[in-house]
Amino acid sequence: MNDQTTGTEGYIGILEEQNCNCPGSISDNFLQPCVLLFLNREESYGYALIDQLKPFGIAPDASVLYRNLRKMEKDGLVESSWNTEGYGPAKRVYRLTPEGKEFLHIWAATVRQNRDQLDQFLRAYQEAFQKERSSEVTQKV
Amino acid sequence: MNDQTTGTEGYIGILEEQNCNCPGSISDNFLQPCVLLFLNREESYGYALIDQLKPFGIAPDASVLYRNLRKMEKDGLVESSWNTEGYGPAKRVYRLTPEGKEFLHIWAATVRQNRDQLDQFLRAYQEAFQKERSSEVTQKV
DNA sequence: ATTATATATATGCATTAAACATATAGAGGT
DNA sequence: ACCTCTATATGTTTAATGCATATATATAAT
Repeated sequence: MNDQTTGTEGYIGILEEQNCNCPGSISDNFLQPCVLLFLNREESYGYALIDQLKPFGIAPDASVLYRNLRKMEKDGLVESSWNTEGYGPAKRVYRLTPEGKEFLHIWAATVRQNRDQLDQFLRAYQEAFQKERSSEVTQKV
Repeated sequence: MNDQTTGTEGYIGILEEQNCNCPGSISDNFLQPCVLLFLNREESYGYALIDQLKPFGIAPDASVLYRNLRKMEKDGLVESSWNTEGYGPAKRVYRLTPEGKEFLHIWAATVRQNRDQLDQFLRAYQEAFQKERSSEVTQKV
């Protein structure tokens, strides 16, 4: 995660732009990786994503999602075009860019770090409070 | 997590104060549960906690930690007193309150939710990118 | 004695993101 | 014509972070 000057230029600029000192911070925006992962599967647009992201366990406020999408486009992670077909007003349809795909892999590594961090906390918590009934212990950490 | 009117009054007020709509948001401050869990083990003070929290995988900025400690005290999760003994200037030593202990349990449930959410993301990510060498798959998800 | 350094807490300030409300507008139904 | 659903966008408030800086004490060094 530290800035290696090994060719991969694009997203490093973004990391610095987000003033990332890369501790794999738990407070990092989880919305972005979810959007990137979904767009990797199929292109979509803001209003639809609000529902489509529910399987990821998040239900972002519309304004938050829209602003994130615009920011990600500004950062080159996604690109958009208008789709006037179909029902209702025009949709700004987003697609993943190659840079966005690369960034998704970086995000995944961060998410994995965060997951490990939470696991570590939960183990310490469990050790501190040994009041669990023996059945629960083995099943659900 | 939904507001059950089942007697437990104290921390519910805090939840509302932190304008918590309880989606188990991933962006929730991870520093607080770590501090609470550590203080459950032994009392400590800000400057020492900076190092003592490292095993939890976090290295908070001093100002952030101090302000969080004061906020948690204002919320009744911890209480403090001055300790003038020992080396250097006086230390504001924090102890966990009964309310803080209750809140730690709530925090743990939220952390568990977040962990599961990240796991869910990682499974979807892994499914999307099946480039893994068979050894890594079974070992580290 | 004076100076420097490590310890310890606290505050000021700029930046950023979230949450909530609100604005705008097209398309289809009544 | 009017309403509703769909769809995007923006304004504003609030809160937290990160960085710099201020302040003060105790010990070590000169």
